Amino acid sequence: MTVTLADVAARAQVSPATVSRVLNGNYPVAAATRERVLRAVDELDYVLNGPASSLAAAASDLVGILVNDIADPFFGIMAGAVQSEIGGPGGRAGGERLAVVCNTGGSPERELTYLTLLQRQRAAAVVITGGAVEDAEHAAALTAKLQRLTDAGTRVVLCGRPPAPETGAVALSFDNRGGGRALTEHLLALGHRRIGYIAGPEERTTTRHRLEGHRDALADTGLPRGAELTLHGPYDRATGHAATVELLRREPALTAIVAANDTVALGACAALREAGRRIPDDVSVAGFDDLPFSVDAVPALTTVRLPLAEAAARAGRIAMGREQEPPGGTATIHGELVVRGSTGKA
Amino acid sequence: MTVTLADVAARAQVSPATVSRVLNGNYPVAAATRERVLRAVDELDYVLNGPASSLAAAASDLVGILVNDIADPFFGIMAGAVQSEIGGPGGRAGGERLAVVCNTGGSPERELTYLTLLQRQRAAAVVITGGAVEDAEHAAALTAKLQRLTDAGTRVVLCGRPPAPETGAVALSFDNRGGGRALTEHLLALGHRRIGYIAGPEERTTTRHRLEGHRDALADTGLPRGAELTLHGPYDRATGHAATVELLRREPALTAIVAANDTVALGACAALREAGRRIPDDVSVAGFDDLPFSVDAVPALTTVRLPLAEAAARAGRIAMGREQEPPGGTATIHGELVVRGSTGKA
DNA sequence: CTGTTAGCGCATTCAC
DNA sequence: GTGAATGCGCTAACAG
Repeated sequence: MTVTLADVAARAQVSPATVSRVLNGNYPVAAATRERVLRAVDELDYVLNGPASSLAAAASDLVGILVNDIADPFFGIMAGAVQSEIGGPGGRAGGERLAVVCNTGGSPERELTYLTLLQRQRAAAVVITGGAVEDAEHAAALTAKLQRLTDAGTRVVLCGRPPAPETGAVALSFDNRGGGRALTEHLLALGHRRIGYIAGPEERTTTRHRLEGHRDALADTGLPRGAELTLHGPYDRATGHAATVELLRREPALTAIVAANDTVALGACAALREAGRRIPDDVSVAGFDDLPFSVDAVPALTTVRLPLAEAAARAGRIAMGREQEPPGGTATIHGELVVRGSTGKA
Repeated sequence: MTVTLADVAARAQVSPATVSRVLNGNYPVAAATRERVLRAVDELDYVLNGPASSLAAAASDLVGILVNDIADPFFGIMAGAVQSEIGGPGGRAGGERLAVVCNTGGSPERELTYLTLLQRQRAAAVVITGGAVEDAEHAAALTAKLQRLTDAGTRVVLCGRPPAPETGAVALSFDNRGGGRALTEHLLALGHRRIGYIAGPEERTTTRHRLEGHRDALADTGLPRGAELTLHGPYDRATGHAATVELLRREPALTAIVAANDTVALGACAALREAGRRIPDDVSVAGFDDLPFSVDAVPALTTVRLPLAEAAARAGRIAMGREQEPPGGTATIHGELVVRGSTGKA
């Protein structure tokens, strides 16, 4: 029914092995022979059977990219950057790798499921983006899974999450703590003393680190840590909106709000406008990540720029073995405070 | 080295065939035996070999999702929705399918490459999102490729692009033309007569249809089609910004701008503000898609809401065979005009 | 540089 | 309900 490598071999009057060698290009073949084979491939419209190839070679060209939420530009940008480094030539068969993005939805279970699926496919590499869930049980399961993946020869790179010691996984982590600190220091320097904080979902590394940076800055100034002015929620505008309403209720004299990320900050801005508060005259707002739309917000958002695309591209290159791992298998990537119109004097 | 099905069989004291049957669940097995096998799987930490399984079964659990730009929320939302319908149980082995998102970057070549890669993997289904490039040569190649995929038993669903006749692919297309028309009619009704149009990239179905809708509306009113007030560019804010500057140069008396999508509209708004034009008092602005951030723009964007998530979810279900195909294999999905603060009287 | 041989790990006939 | 045998399509040693 379907055309196989043997059919191509017959048509080109060579052995199957030769066809395989031509296709994989990892072996010397006479130019004339190669020509003949390629012509036969073309004429028969032959497409290599991936599963068979992977089975025989005990390796595949699949590269997995795990993201928490594919609809969030934060992850979209990283996924695109990783993929652009991977899609090119360099694979075993035909010089093409299949870079696949898997959407975990932030669920630890789905994260593990996808890793199993990738393990099952004998993926060449896996890049895991975004923060991790801080649950002891899940952490243990994840560690074990990563261990097994690296043992099986799959290269694992974490991008935007803390290192996973003892697993053989490379980690490029963001300095969320430093960024959070810089943001709050900026607000403190502007004279703000009553600062609301809208944190990300609980039990996640990213959330915790950004929040810790915020509290570190407050502590340095001798201010109370302001736990009562901290709310948690998903990284979406609805969270920013609802949390802002609640913060204003708890502390009407609020002069600044720091949001978990830019999307949340946008929701906060909307709620403030609805409440009749001017930004930044009445209340300053700051985000995190510097997503593309942030510069177009009105007023433009003060935020911490994370080099998402650059970091992800690097993760992709490391996953492909085209760039050396950082010393110790770990590197920290720093953000940059970007001051715009949404923050002003208290 | 790695644990195989035979190892599991030995440990459970059954034949490899029985283990296979337990794992695939497509065959009656005594409860006690199943228990024993599952325990052995657990104890040995066995993971099915995907390539071997796919080779033997001549089918795989891979489902591909093609997107033009994964960093664009338009595609992120659709990809997430498709994936949520696919990730669940229902696959052959272990009840899990691997839904993979492939980023074509809008390049026809990469689109074909990814399709070949998925064909090579014997993908169970493929969902292609977003508009198509309107190039005769590419169209022919694509048609042939889709034909071959469907012939090989891969279900192909197009979501957000026109039908591909004779290929066996199901199409859920957006009524971009109707949406574009509604938007411009809205502006005309507000009294606007000098309307700039910032279109998407040239040679794409989505771009053309939205633009045609715009021109249809103009023609109905007896206005010139305003080709000289139409500019093209990628779906990003930079395009919106640059095009607006140029439009204002060509026609300072402009009172409205229609953008290819919301992201472009945001860039247009930024340029207008920089030029000292108030929105909508001096110039009205409209977008397309109703992406999540559009409601938070200042002023909030008038746009055409496309039910991206719903449509993509439906495409996913059809790809999985969990929902019947629309009659004739084709359905048109209509957008909805959403009037907000960014448009007003001329 | 090319052909021959022997599996890769599993699903699926058939028997029992 | 279960076991034994066969082959999926390809790659990777070996020879030559």
